[in-house]
Amino acid sequence: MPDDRTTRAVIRDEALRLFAEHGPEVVTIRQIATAAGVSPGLVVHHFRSKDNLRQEVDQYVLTVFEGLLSELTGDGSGAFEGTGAATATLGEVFLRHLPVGSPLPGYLRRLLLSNTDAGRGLFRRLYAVSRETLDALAESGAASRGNDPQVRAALLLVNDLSVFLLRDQLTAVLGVDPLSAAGLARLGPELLTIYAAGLNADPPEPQADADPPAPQAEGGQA
Amino acid sequence: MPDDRTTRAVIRDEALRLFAEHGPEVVTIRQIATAAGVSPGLVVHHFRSKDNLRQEVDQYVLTVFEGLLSELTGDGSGAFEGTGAATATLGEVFLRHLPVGSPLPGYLRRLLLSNTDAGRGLFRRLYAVSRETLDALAESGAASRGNDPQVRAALLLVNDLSVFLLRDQLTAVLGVDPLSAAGLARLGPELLTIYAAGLNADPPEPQADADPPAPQAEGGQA
DNA sequence: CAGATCGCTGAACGAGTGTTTAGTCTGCTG
DNA sequence: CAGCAGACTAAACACTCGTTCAGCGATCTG
Repeated sequence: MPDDRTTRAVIRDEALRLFAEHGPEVVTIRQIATAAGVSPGLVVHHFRSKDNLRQEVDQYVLTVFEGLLSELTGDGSGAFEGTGAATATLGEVFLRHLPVGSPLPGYLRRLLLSNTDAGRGLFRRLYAVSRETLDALAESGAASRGNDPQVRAALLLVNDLSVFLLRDQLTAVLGVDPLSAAGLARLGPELLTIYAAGLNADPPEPQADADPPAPQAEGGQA
Repeated sequence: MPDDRTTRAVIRDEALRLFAEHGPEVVTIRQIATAAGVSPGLVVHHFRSKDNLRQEVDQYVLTVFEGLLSELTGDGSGAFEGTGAATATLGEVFLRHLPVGSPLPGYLRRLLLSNTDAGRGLFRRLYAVSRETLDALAESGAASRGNDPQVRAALLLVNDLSVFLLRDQLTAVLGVDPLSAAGLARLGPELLTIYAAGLNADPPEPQADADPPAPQAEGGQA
């Protein structure tokens, strides 16, 4: 049994993959049909139009992503667990729950940057999560809300998202995918160091230029 | 004197504006021609093809941007001047040297995310600047290189770029354009606070420099 | 078993694409 | 003045796009 998905689901998945990789405007119905091994007419038969297919894939991706997101807000464990703050956690969620070559991060990237209602809604949702997370951190004493909590939450969010928007470029210059296990292991500690004590804190270990060193660094000062 | 640019320059500028706003794949030669007030044939007459026009606009934007960038590396004044670290400075450069509605930030955004050689080259260039800036900060004692200077420079860079990639979304949730004077005045101090002492530092007394923090308000709009 | 339904294909249609071509107008130069 | 080069337009080209449509074959259903 090679594939137990319905043909409709196969088309949806291939559209998702191609949309994530090249952008919905560039991908044609014929490309989707070829990738799914069906005729172009069948794509329109199952989904009424290309635009409707796109909206359906949007909704599907948002539903899946909401499921992943529930882990962030669901469990009562501290948001600082593991490596980073709320920032690194998004990458961790992806790494833990998605297969390695999943097109979902790429699709969410397009969505966030797409100037559509779906993209704006997604960002608002993430911003709300970021604000809640910052509040929780402040409640537990793990972090301060800062002078301008709205701005602080936004900065923490976009810093997290940037790793994810510029994934390919970071992979090129660092030599490691920031959304892989190795990438998170390398980026997480450095980010935690900055969040813990700012840029002025002394590195605990002798500094070498390119090395994946020990995580912990402490020593708060102004 | 209505316009002293050559028709060729007008076409280039309109293409730049439309490419920045909608993306080069979506924009048609006829749209560019209409915006420039000429016939579609003339666009091809001046630039050999649409792809060649796109490359020429790429090159033009990169040249202009390199001019802006030279201010960052050119003057010997501390990179920490004004509000933020190397991160906020990119936004300041845009604000200082570009007219308010300039399409250049939008075009650079597309370029950075475009999966082209030009985009990858641009990111490598910015990464090199970020590394140099971090080195300079470390030399002057204003910041530490951290345990992994490559990663630290990359994180500072992408954090700066994120404000810029997610400009519209941030404007939506914060109610202020982060690349405007008001936006920089609001984001800069918060970012500086984090970079100075991390997330745990107590909020200092209201800044004498930039005025309005928004302490506890919910759902900020203006 | 007749008939309706559904998944599915192949071919076609109209619209829009980038590009080409023929030709007009204007200004410069021998 | 003749002619020529360049800016510029209108029309057409070949092509691809999203979408429509008639029909085929299998699977239910009464």
